[in-house]
Amino acid sequence: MRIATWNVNSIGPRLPRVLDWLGSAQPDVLCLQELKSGTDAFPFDAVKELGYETAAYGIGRWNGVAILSRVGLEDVTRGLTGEPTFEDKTDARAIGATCGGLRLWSVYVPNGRDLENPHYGYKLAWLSALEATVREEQARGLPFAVLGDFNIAPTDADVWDIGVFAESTHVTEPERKALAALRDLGLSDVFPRPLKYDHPFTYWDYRAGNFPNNKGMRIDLVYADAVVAGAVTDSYVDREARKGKGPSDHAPIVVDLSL
DNA sequence: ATGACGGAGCGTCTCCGA
Repeated sequence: MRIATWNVNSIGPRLPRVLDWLGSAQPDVLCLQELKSGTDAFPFDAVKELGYETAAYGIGRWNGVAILSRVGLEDVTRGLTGEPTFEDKTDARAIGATCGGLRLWSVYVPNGRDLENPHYGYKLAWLSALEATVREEQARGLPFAVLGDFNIAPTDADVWDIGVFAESTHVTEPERKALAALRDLGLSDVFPRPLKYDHPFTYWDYRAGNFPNNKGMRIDLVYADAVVAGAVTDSYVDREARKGKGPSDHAPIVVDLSL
């Protein structure tokens, strides 16, 4: 079984690439983030032609998540338990479903913007709700994993130059402690292979030639329980999908499982 | 070439992303 996650930075302009990638990578399940579309605007028919059912959750211009599956898609849950709002609005940042006997979540953790911004507090509150949701979800007794854009670099090695990130979000102790809380629940970080260079970055800013210069970050993560993590036969960041004209600024992560 | 921001929306600019 092959599962994958990809922040596509808007499903509209990225649809041709997503369809091509589904055809070449052949994932059984693909978790998407940053749809930037409403639920109803998701291109359900186009992916169905490739054999995928879709559970989408979008509110329009910002955020939005989905799960595509060709191995079944049941018991869909939208949003977290006790999910906080930002400026009294609920974002579409988390969706869970049962696919091929696995309980999988696609998440898009809030950015945080900067340390003085209310969005940073929202990010930490959102991560607490994620922890509570994981705790509840584990009671289902199914093999479990959370995949997505966590907007956190777990270690200093997960950014190209930690000196650039002084006083920045994504690398702070409270954010990293939120990841540690997930590990305390029995989840582990499925560390992917890079296809080039020595570190598996998953995001490179569009600006300043960051991708060709490999100034990247590892902020897209797969957090899996012991059953799923123990079944991993391979995992890699598909940086080929970051190349060329009109890419997302994130690359997909592929995880192969022998369950 | 991997190649030097891009997406969305009441929109020729601003917000957002990380």
